Amino acid sequence: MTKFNPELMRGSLDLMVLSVLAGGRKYGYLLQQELRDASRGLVDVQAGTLYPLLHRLESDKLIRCKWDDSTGRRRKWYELTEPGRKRLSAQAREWHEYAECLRTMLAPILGPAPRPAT
Amino acid sequence: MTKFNPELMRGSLDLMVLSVLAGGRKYGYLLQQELRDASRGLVDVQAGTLYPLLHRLESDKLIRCKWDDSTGRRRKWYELTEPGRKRLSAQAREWHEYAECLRTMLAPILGPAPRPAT
DNA sequence: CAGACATATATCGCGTGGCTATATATAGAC
DNA sequence: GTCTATATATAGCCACGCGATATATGTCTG
Repeated sequence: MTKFNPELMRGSLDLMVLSVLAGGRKYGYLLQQELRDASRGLVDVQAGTLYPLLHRLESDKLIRCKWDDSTGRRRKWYELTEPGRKRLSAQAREWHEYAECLRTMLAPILGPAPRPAT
Repeated sequence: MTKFNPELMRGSLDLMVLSVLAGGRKYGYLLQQELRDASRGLVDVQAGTLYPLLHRLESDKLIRCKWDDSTGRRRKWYELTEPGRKRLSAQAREWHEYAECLRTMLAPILGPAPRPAT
């Protein structure tokens, strides 16, 4: 996990994984790369973080998986379940609300919001 | 901690505390209330979370404290140190960058950004 | 062919930090 | 006198990201 303090990610890493999976079925290693690309290299989730996270999401029935050994490369493909889709949208909304809340509180430090057309 | 998933706060709760302290010296109980008010009730940090957090910030020299028993009410007043001020601004910038990053990644889920004038 | 490297998944133990529960003590209200 | 709000503190629990480590295979290079 480069760039950002790992504690910052707690609680939103699963959200990021779900959001990448919303783009279609992926296997872990690919997901790791797409996560890195989608964040322009800022979020580089380690294998020791990602795989246990996927196992958690699976045991929570938010994603499901299927092995595919047919290509020689042993890969475990994950996809969102319906509950997973619901969780993604709920968690995204929660995060957004939290971010807006914090943004407001930090406004004096970050400087007046760059929001409107000014 | 109401409303939000506690894991969401990890890594930004200390940031919120520092930002409230940027508004002047406070004691713990007051800080708790101001944090609740500043977040319109969304962030209600519990005593068992707040006091250990203040102790951590103090041992990291980001805040300093002074007891004041003169009013009958035994109160421990905290204020930002210079390193604390620097940490606040650095951490605020880091959080902002992270939030922008996540916002971008979640854009397809949250719906096209309500940012520009359209 | 041998060795190196990227691909691909898995698990263990560690540290951090928010939570609940609990404890203590005083001021003010009734 | 009792109850509530004020005010601080600590112990133990649990979740989870991390680094380290293990394993196995495809691919490239000399």
